[in-house]
Amino acid sequence: MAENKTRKGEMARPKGDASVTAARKLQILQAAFEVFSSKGFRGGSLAQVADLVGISEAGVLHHFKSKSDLLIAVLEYRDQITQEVAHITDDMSGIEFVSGWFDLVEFNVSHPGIVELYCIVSAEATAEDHPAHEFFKRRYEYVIGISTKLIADLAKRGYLKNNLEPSDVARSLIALSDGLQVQWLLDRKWDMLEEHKNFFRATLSDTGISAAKL
Amino acid sequence: MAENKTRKGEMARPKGDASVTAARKLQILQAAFEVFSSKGFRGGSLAQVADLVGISEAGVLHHFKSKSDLLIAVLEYRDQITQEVAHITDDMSGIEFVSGWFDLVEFNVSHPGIVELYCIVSAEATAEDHPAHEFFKRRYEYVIGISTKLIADLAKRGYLKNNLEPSDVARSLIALSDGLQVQWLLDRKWDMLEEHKNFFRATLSDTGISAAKL
DNA sequence: GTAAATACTTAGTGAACACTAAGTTATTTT
DNA sequence: AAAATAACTTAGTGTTCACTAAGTATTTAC
Repeated sequence: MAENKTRKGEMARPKGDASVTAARKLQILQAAFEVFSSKGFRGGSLAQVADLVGISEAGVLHHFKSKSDLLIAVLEYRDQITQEVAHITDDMSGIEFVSGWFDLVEFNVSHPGIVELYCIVSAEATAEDHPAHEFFKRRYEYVIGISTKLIADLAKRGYLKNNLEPSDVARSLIALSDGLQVQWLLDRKWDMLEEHKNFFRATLSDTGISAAKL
Repeated sequence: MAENKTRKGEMARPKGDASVTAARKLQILQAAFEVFSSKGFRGGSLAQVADLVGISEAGVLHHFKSKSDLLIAVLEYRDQITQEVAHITDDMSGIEFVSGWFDLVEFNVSHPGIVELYCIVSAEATAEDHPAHEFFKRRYEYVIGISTKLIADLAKRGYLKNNLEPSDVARSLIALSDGLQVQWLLDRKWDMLEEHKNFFRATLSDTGISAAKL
């Protein structure tokens, strides 16, 4: 299988050729993404990852020193992709946040792997001894924090309906989004974006809705 | 198979009787509940279940013929418990549904294992080759169906805000509930019941809210 | 009393698992 | 040219896994 590669100078790599190393690491990251998103961390194996890349298990472990390390790297890689799609930052406006959120939902609908990874691993990670437990605790804290801030901006402009608490709205938005994703993975014959829009229609005042072109 | 043994009141029995068998099966079910709710199906093992019961692995397999069978039995057992707490049926009123939902949330808050099991296993089961995949597809279909019907009853009485579609409200309610549970498993220092009430406050008209004593 | 059944047990099987040790090859650094 | 190093490899470790086969003790049906 890997015979032809060992013959000629494809296999061993120069010391310090960072770009080649980075490319291989990316390959492994993408393979691990596929494995963990369909089987979860506990259900996926290094052998499956290695097979997808076309190298040995030990080859994978040369680049990531344990399965747990690989998981964390995959999660960070996923966050990086998401950040590039909906570049949500705490200095944007509430209205920009809403439209960024819609961009994210649309991206997710066309990239189910992104949804699967998060869905499966975040659920596994509710167990305290899971290697991604702390990652997800921090992540939820961060996401709720930034969302609260941006929803508070909507409130300040009078766009929030009847004195809703921004932190409650943030928590609900994230919960709704996560929950819709599980349902969508089991049955994709409905419009996830529309359901998200309904949330904002129920939450934003008329002026807020027109500002968000909802 | 059961042709000539269904004779009269009793057939051949072990030491003890039918109630002893049922009790042991229940013991196994409860042990499996603990294991699967903390580790998931893929992460949990029959050895862990057997240890909790205090018998051998083969002893467990005498009562449930495979690990997958045991999982399904545990999920059905969980549903049975839930059904006893919030006896939601399709002939109750929309208002009774709302209060039944709150009962369920309160029960869940005091029984985290119930929440964990669903949270972990439903996420795993989004994979098509998971033994509970069909179980959860059917389950979501059923739950959305019955919720839609009861929310339609609220709509008929004029309790739903601005022409919201009952099926959308049902889907959102279930998604919100599932998503809040994940967050709650990672951080339990906030009021899950209150967040659910906020949902109905945003969804029901004033008359609906007063009818539901919200 | 005997046959049948239950409720287990011990002892395995083969596969998969994460991870390690040691070696090979190609390249870069000095 | 030598040493160091990157990027792998094969081979193996000890463990755990779901599940099976065969046996034992006990109870009930007849």
